[in-house]
Order: sequence, then structure tokens, then C-alpha cells
Amino acid sequence: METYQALDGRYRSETWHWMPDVARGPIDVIVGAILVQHTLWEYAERALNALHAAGALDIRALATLPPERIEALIRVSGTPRMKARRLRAIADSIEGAGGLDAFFALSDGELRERLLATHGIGPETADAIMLYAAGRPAFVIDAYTRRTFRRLGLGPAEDGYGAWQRFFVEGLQDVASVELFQRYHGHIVLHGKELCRSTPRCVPCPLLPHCSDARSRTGGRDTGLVMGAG
DNA sequence: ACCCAGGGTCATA
DNA sequence: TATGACCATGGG
Repeated sequence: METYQALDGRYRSETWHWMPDVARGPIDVIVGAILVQHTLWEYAERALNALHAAGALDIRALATLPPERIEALIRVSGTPRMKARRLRAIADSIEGAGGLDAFFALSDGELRERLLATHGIGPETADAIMLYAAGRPAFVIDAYTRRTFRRLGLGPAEDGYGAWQRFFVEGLQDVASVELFQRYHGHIVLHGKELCRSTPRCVPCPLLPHCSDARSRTGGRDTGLVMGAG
């Protein structure tokens, strides 16, 4: 919680959405969540723009267009054949649920279950869609979050997705809300690097590339960021 | 010519 | 259950 307060106090004035600009609707978020898998948002956004320009950012289009067409449009985001298949899978799943409205009318549990049953959607992508497209209180655990918090010497004992998620949800239970989960995750993604750099209590860890430049800092300058559990 | 990047699936042991 | 190969492209 103190970590969140530190981040939020510092960056309160800026937008915190992890998908800037293009993700204006739920379909953009759903598609973006798949495109960003194992790559940088920069590339996912390019692919998203290409889909949009081609009029393919639409459930019906994604469910019916030839796979090669989708592949060509999203190539820049990497693993195009895989991601084209995954986009088709989620489009089919949404249509199978009775369309986007019916899909979003599902309960939290039903929605997550349907997402996880979709080929190519695992816990992180499911939670990203839950939180950012459907507005459900699902805390997203991604590589940035794990790296940043491990670097700060925080986090659960075990390393599994569920353990990380419980760590955050339990630490935030008194203040949990969709908006806070979105802001917190966004802050970590956008500012995790600086958080590592500016935190005196950072511990050495050669396994964390984006923080490795802060390795030897122990008496770091005071930036107003103070760490605490959860 | 390396290395990595916000994941997930599948085949092994 | 757990570990590793694989996907494939762009940038440092």
C-alpha cells in the first residue's frame, strides 16, 4: 500500500492507463492484450493501428478474415501466426458467448473461466482483459511487476501467478477498487524502472536487466519514494 | 552476431 | 508438478 501511495503521489497528474492513445474501446483492449504478449507495447500498438486501418478491429472481422490477412497486419508484434490464431480464438469465444454484450454480462467468475478456456489466453492476459476491458477488480501480474518488486525485496515467498496476485490483493484489501488496480498496475509498468533507480533499499540482483544500473546504489538520493509492504 | 521483450502451449521426465 | 523448446519480429 505504501508503495502505491508513493507512486500515485508522484504521478497522480498523469494518465495511468497502460494502453495509451489507441485503446479507446473494449475490443482494442482485448486485442491489445493478446498482441502485447511477449513483446513491447510499442509493437503491439503498431499492429493494433494496422488492424484498425484495415477495418479488422472488430469481432466479426477477426472471426471471419483469412488468417493470412491477420498475420500480415500484426506481423510487427511478433509470433504473427500464433497471435492470429489467438485473435481468432477470442473472437470465436465472444461470439460463442452471444456477442460482446453477453460476454461482458458474465459474472467475474464466468468471464475469467471463459477467457482461460480460450486458446492462447492465460492468467495474465485474462486478468488484463478483466481489469481494462471489462472493469472487473482483477489485479494483473506481469513481468514488470515481478521484476520491480523482487528488485525492491518485496513479494510473495513463492513465484507463481496466484501467489503474486494474492500478495497484492491481500495487501490492498481495504482499498481495493478497479480504479486503484488500474492505476497501480499502470504506475508499475510506466515507472517501475525509476522506482528501482530511486529507492535506497534496492538490493543487488543481476537477474533484473532493467534495474541493473542501480545495483550499487545504497545511499540513493531522496526522491520521495518510500517503500513499504504491499 | 548476439541479447531481450508485459505469455502461453505443448512435449517430455 | 516441473522444466525446456518453441513461437518470430524489431531494437539495442
